[in-house]
Amino acid sequence: MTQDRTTHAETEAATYDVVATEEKWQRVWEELDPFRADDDSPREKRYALTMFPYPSGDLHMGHAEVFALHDVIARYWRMRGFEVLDPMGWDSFGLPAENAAIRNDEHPATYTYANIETQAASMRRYGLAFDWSRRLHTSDPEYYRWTQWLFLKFRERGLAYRRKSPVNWCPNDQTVLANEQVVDGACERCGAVVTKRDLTQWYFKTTEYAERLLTDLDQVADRWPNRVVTAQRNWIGRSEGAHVDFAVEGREQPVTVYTTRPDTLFGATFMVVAADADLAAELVSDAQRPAYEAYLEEIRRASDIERLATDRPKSGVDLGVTATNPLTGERLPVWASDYVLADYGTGAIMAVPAHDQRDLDFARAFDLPVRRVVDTGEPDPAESGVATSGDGAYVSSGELDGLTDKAAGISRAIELLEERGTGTGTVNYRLRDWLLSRQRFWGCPIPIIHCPSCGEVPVPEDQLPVELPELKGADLKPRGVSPLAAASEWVDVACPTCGGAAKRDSDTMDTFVDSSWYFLRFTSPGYTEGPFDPEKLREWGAVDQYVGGLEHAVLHLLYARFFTKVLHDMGMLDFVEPFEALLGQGVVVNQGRKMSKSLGNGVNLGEQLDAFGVDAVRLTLVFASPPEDNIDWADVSPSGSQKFLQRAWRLSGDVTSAAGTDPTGGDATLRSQTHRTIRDAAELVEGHRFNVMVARVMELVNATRKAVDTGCGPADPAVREAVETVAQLLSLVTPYVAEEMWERLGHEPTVAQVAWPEVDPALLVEQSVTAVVQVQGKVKARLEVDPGIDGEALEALALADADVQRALDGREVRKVVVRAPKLVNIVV
RNA sequence: GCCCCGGUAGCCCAACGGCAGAGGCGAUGGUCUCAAACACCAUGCAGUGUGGGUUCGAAUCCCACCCGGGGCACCA
Repeated sequence: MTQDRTTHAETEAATYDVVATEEKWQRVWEELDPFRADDDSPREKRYALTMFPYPSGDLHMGHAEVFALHDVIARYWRMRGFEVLDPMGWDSFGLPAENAAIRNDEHPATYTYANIETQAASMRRYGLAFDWSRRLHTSDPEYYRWTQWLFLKFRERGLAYRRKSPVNWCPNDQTVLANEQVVDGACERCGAVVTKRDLTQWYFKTTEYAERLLTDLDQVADRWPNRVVTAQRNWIGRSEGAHVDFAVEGREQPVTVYTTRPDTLFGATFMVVAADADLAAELVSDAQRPAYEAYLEEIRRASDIERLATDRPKSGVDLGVTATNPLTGERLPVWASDYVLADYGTGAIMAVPAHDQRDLDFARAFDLPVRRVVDTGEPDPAESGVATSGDGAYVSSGELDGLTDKAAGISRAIELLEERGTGTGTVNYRLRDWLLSRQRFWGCPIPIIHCPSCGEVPVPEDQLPVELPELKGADLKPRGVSPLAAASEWVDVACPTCGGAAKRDSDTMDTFVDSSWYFLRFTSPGYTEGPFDPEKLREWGAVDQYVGGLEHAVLHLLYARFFTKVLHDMGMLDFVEPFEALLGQGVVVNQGRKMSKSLGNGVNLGEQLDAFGVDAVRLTLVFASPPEDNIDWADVSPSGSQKFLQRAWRLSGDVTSAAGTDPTGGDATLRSQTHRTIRDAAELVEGHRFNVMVARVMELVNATRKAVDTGCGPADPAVREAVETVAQLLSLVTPYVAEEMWERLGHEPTVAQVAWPEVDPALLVEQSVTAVVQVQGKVKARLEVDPGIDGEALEALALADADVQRALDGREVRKVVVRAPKLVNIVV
């Protein structure tokens, strides 16, 4: 493939040397540095950002796609006259580097920074218009110093705290995981089955922002992919309901349950407490304690995966105590079961088997009563085994009787509870606090010192950053506690408060903390007075366009939104949503399946670039499909892209008019198409319909080829105008060939800095249009008419047409629909 | 089970409620060639997943279903 473009030169049509062109323009761009963002520019500012990569090896096809798409937008904005901030960096803390370090007996930084250099070189080759002066790495002490600073600020505000609770534990990576990192009961990263451990860990109080994380989504919802918005809403999981207090014998405090159906309180026939909650252990009667403990043992052995199987039969144990229904005074048995979750709501529920399927399944398993209190017209759940959850008439429900509407029933029930002081309307969220501690080495150290007499002491700001020690190789082997705990020279310190012997917190932060604020730092990467310069951030504002993979639909995007809101509340920035618009690109697959080593279907980016050139690969990725769709590499044709680019390039050599020739008076048809293409391309880029934009450029190339060969000829100024337009439009996608064409057309570099071509509205007006005449909705004739024709004239023309008359065949015309100048429909 | 998104030609994909086809891949034929590759030219009978409905007119809007992808899921 590679040699095709250099051999047989005499017999081949003219082609350009892809490799030489790439080398040439890399040097020119290096020298001219056309993409540096000027903080002080008077131009309107735009911030374009693509998710920064983790440096594992070289770039792959997925990176190639996201960068190509992102670059189209950033380059387009630049041509439209905006001052564009378009930075790049690395999310460079993380486990792969640590595992490599153990394997190779080295420091994780070695692997990390070597890969960063590899990726940086690939990005340069890939022709991306980044402002390299703003490059950052989250593993640099200058960066993580501010991660630590933010942690301490969050802690001051009560938003970072430590508590002991059962946490997700990955036995393979030997670290805890956030809820978001557990997928179907397995570690999101390595796939190992996650177990539970009771550990004291650091959390960010994301729950305090649950409501705003939900409602602020509305601000960006129409510029974010639907599925991301939905995924975040699902994840936050807001529900409205009530807390209801049940007095329990032998306990001073009532037990509070959370329910979304307080209106069914009269149908409650038992209560269920999460078996693994402290409450269950506390409530259980002496007589039932052995049975309870046996049950607890049984469910602890079950993995999350088993627990998650929703079709599993219900299990549980009677705790041997009773609770009192606050509205009826009825005594209800209290059970413990694993179908009630300890960490959702209050960890206890009132069971209304008639109107909740899970409760009904449980009631049937243990022969507990089922009492219908809402008559929906469906069969009685006690008989059918199917709980009814819809609207209906309330029965046996005291003051609710007579109501027929669920919403009314719920609000009345809450009134009753509130009047009696035994319950209150409330809102509940599925979202949990963000567990941020990790028992690994290659991450940002938590800047806390544990002192036996002073407790948790923050590291004083002037001692930040708390830098990682020089551990390597076997020192980093996972052993269930952070490798830092064993580094005694590092961990043993004097307490900053009392000066006594103390220990550093030896955990590191989840790497998602690092990436929750990097986009803010890019506005002032060298700033030393804080994580970012608030003035610069005010200048640039929130990210106008974020581009990235949707595997982060919940994780990174939710965390970054949380950080932004907290910083807003701290008065450090003036927006509440970090990413105004989000473009989520699909995945590059091969032969219908995800690329993987085991399937042997991987496509190596470097090899593709060697074979077809950067431009052809970029064009292929942009043209393949709408950006959100997956691309199957087996369905696309980089060689086809390469052919097209050669065709486009060849045009630039055909132009014989001089640079600067006035196109006025050039071939009207070609000029019209050129200007329509410019207009459409702008609209298509703004709508992120890059594949269609490329198709339009292809059309223009085809039309220009025709004009040169069999039309107005190469000397016509319209040809120059068309070819210059092709170069400018292509510069968004294929910068190398665009520069080469631009230069060949007699212009100075770089085409990337040329303003977007002006559209002449006069050229958009068509000389004539084809009007379609339908009879009964079927096309019977076409008329060439003036675009300004009025309805009556068009109707008359249509009815006079011989083909139309033939189609009408003398039938009576009942109605004529006219949409001048394009359509007439005659109804008979 | 609930919630999103999508089904158009062999394939990837276009089409303000108005001619089903813009672009590409592949295929086929031709020009060039001793032959081939390259290049160039030409060739599109799918009626838009299925069934209803609204409309003068539906790929497009509405309803139901089927298929594919994604999210949530014992969350009370």
